[in-house]
Order: sequence, then structure tokens, then C-alpha cells
Amino acid sequence: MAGVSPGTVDRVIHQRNEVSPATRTRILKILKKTGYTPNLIAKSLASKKKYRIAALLPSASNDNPYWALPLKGVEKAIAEISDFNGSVDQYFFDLNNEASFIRVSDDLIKDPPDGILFPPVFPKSSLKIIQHLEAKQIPYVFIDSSLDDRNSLSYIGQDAMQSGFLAAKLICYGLRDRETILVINLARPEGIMHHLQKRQKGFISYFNTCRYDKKVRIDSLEIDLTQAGEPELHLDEYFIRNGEVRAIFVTSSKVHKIARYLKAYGKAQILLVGYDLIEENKVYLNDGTIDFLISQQPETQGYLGIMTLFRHLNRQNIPGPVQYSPIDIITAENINYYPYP
Amino acid sequence: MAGVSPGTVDRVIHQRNEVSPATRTRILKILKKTGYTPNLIAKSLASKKKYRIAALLPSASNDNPYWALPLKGVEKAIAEISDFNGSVDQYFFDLNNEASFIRVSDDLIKDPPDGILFPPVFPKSSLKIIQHLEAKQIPYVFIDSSLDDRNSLSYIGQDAMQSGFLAAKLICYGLRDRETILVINLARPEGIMHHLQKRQKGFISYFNTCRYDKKVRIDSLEIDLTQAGEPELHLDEYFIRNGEVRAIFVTSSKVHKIARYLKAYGKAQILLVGYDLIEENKVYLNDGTIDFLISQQPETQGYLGIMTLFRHLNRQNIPGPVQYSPIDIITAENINYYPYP
DNA sequence: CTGAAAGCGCTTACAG
DNA sequence: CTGAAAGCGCTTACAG
Repeated sequence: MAGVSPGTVDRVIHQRNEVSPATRTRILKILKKTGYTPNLIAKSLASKKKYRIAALLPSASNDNPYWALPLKGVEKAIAEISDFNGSVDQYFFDLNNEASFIRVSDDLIKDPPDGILFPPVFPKSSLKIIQHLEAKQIPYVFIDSSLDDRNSLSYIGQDAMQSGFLAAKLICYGLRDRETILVINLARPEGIMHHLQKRQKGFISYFNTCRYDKKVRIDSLEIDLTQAGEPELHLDEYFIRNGEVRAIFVTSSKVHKIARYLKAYGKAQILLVGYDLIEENKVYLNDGTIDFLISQQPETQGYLGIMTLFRHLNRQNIPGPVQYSPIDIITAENINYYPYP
Repeated sequence: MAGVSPGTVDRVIHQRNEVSPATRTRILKILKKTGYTPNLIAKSLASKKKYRIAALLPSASNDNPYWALPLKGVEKAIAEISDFNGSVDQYFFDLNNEASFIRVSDDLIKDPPDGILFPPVFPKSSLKIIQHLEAKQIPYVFIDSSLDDRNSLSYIGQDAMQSGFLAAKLICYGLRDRETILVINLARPEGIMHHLQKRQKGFISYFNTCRYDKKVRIDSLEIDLTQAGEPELHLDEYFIRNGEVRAIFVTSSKVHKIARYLKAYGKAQILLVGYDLIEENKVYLNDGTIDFLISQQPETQGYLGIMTLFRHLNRQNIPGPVQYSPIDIITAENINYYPYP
């Protein structure tokens, strides 16, 4: 239509400034008038450009089955982008071993990818790798938890404060007047701990809102599982020293460890709220020991993490610096319909 | 590798039997050995085959704002399949006017698409169009509600019974002993009504399970809004004749009409549970009049409806005859994170 | 039964 | 600054 070759049109579309202003504006006008949109299919078929993304995730050990979930989403994304010249290298580290994170991220930096997805569970070591990335202008996306004041392309995860706030609402809704709630924090690596503390903070803050109209007592308990292994002793000790507890809020996916205790010691009637749809938790949700699980579509998080990077590399629009996951409320009655689709 | 032209390879891949058995097996062997998978990108770029899907949906009038939601998902699917030679024709009818459905579906049949998505809200008229479709072997997918004993390619929507069951759990959880629950059904077209009755049935059935440990009285009220317009008078009458009500379950997205009444008449402290994230409901959820909304990712339903048809037409695997949507529990505390993404 | 050629809508050197 | 040509991995007539 402009009387020029496809090559020239291509040049103005991709803003390679080797075109005379005259033809440039002429082509631009026609592009706008005809509402041209590139055919992504043809584009990727013709293009030699390949994008390599790295996913740096905690390995899903017995101790951390949760991380199998985001991985599923990553794999879905891989299947989707592989026809479009996209690939993903997977790197795994041990959530209980910062050295393993450092080792793997050093590996990764040696052969720099075009973008990287990872949860900054080890803040210091994460900062180190981020410096490398920013020096080389490699975009990175945070998943699960975030690091303040960093120029990540996006953070994909839950609004931790608000999820705690919601947990408090759920518990309060079932509470009578003058009962005791216990908040349990099971210690984890620093970056995650920070995340869990936000959940706790949100939980506590609920009781300052006008929606809350009952008198409650709130206790809290911090148990370091990296040392002791299982929480039994700590709980025994707590229950001996203190009176009745009506509800327990556990700030992490390790709620099944508390559930096991409650069930074994005839305390299953205590309201129990925790996080994440891992198998261990599903069992206790179905038998009524756990009353509510708060979930966050971890599969979708993994999927969106990769897709966000891939779209950015292909100069497509991405959602922006924060992509909050939903705060799904899961009960024995609706669990069968998650995840979806 | 087989010393034949690409045309011949194409013939064996697509099982057009114009190939000698000898070369056929030779090519097949190489295909298997090299692990050939077709490049879908190239395939759709080269293919002249275009698939036309029809979406036959209720128009999203002021009376039925809900239907704007599945439409969003349909539009997302359109954007996605348009590069792959897929298109969607949209047809709209009036939910309060079966004649409009008949008219539009007659139109549609005159120019038969390759597949069709619609909610069978008018069972009789739906059966009629289905007969045409089955005669012509045109696949169809149900969205929102279903029709028993029909050979739809898939049903995409909620498990209505179970969503009512969940609603009962939520209400019971906040109830004291010996209180009254009112179930309100706001009459709709037959096919939808059938759906709402399933919700009611699921709700009632909860009180026969072992999880339920309180004494309650359950009332029900059926109000035909197609006649009266607004529910005010019916509710006045009910409240005059009956005692205290502690909780109300409305089986549809019209819960905002009940919320407006409760708020206006100083009854906002009554627990109120209903369906769907339409704007009218969000207002009352945020101000506390509505306590829980049950949602079902209608955008995803519309999206999956189109994608299911498109994948089927392209001979890709599809999920099967029933794709249940999640039964999302929405409160004032988590509403901001839906829909996602 | 089989091959040769054109084309889908782009990108990518290369030549001028 | 611009054009002509080849090619991405397929499909689609057409010819024999």
C-alpha cells in the first residue's frame, strides 16, 4: 500500500531508524489506518531469536512439598512458549541451605539467561545476584515473596498482610466472646520469615478494625523447626502453661504439623486455619481438623512468572510491578474444585 | 531422510491413504525414531482451514449484568485464537424473552458455525437447536447451566449442589443454636431456575450431614421478580408474619436486591450469602450487608468454553465432558484480588 | 501413488 | 535509506 518493500515496513515497525522520515510517517499512517497487528505466529516462525529464561526454585523435598506447585505452572508455561522459541532452564536449591542457593546462582550467572524467576528467600544472597543481573540488564521476576526497593520486573504472589487479615476474619466469625486465639509461627529462612511475619501482622491488625466486635485474647508462639524437628514438645509446654484455646492460626503451609498434634491429643475441635493446598494439609482439611486453608494459586504464580518474563522479552505488555494472587478460601466443601483449570 | 518429498510425508502424517504401504511404514518408522512432533505454529500459518465458532449468550442488560463476565472471557479467547485461524461470531438474546433466543438461534443455524457455546437456559428451545446441531455433527459446549442426557462436548460451570452445600457450611459456622435461616429463590427462566433449585437442594442437604451440630429452622421464600419487579413487598410480608431471622441465603446473583432491603430496613446484621461478583453485589459486600459471595470465575468459563471448542476442532485433547469451575468464597477482605489474573 | 512448486506473514542477511 | 531474495515448517492445489 505504501509502495515500498516489506523490508522497509519491517524497519519502521521495529523502529530501526534507517528509514527516511517521509516514508516512515507514510507507513505509520497506513499501519494505524488499517489497524495492523503483527501476526505473532509468523513472527516466531521466521525469527531466529531464541529467549532463554532461568527458573531458580527451591526443590520440592519432603520438607517442602509446596514448591512442587509453582513448578507445575512453570512447566505449563514451558510447554506454551516452546513453540515460540522460548526455553526455560531449571535450577534448584535447598530451602534450608543458603549455600546451595549461592552455588546454584553462581552457576546461573556464568551462563547468563535472558531473564530469571526466583523467590528471594535469602535476602542477602539474592541481593548479590541481583547486582549481577542489573549490571547486565537482565530482567528478573520475584515469586512468592518479595524484596523491597528492588527493581524487579514484577512481583507475583499474595498480599501477605491482607491474607492474615482475612484469616482473622474467618476465625472471628466463628468465635464466641472472650475466647483465646493462638498464632503459631514456624521459623523458616529469613526471607520467608519476613513474609510470615507480614501474615501475622495482618492477622493482629484485624482486631483493631471496627468489624471486630468481640473480646479476644491473642497469644503467639514461635517454634524453630530447623532445630527441634517437630513441634510436639513446644505445644505440650504451651498447653500445660495456658488455659483453653479456641482457635489457632498457623502462618504457613506447615499447619499440618499442628493439625497432627491436635488430632492426636483430642483437640481437633479447636478452630484451625493455615496456608496452602499441599497433600498433608488436604487430609486434615477433609477430616475436619483444619477448618480453613488459605491458598494462592501457586501453579498460576509459576506460570505467570515465566509468561511475564517471556512477554517482556518479546516486547509485549505486561501487567506491572505487582501481580497479587487471589486469597482463596478453601474448605472441605470446595477443595475438590481447586486448582482450576 | 526417507528419500521422498515433503508432500508424501504429509500424506502419511495425516493418514490420507494415497501412499504405498512400503513407503508408508518406512516414513512411519523414521517419524517414530526421530520423535517427530508437528510444529503447530507453522501448521496454522500454512493452513487455509479456518474455524468459526459461535457464542450464543444472554445480553448483559441492566437486569443481567452477570453476563458481561463470561463475555470478557470469550473476548480473551478470541484474541488468543485469532492468530490461529479461529474466529468467534457473537449472538445475543434476552434472558427474559424465549422468543429472542429462538430467533437468534434460527439465524445461527442458517449459517452453521463449526462449533457453538451457549447456556441452555431455555430447555425446550435449546433441545430444538441441539437436534439441528447433532444432525450436522456440530459440537456444542454448555456454559453456566447444563441439560441432562445431552451429548454436549463439555459442560463448563459450577457444581450447583455443592455450591449450596458450601453456602450452608458458611452460614452454619457463624450461627448460634436454635436460629432461623431463610432461603430465597428469585424466579428466573426455567433452565436457570433448575440450576437455582440445585443450589437450594445442596443447601438443605447440608443439614443432614454429621458436620452439622446445631438446631436450626429453615424457611424458604420464592419471589417471582418477572412479575412484581422488586422484592420489597414480599419481604415485608414475610417479616411481619414470621419471627427473627438470623441468616438469609439467596440462590442467585440477585442477592443485592435483598441486601438493599435489609440495609434500608435496619436488618443489615442478618447474615447474608449469595452469588456472583457483579458490581451491585460488591457494594453490599464491602459495606458488610452481604457477608459472603460465592463466585465461579465466569470469565474463565467463557474463555474455556471457546478454547475447548477450538482445541477440539483442531484435534487437540480437551478436558472431558464436565469442567467444574471453582466455588470461590469472596468476602470484603479478599474481593480486591478477584478476578485473577 | 508421488513430486515440485507456491504460499502463509513474517525476519534476516545481503546488495546497492 | 531501500529492495530483492531466501527461509521458518508446514499445507495445498496441481501435474503426472
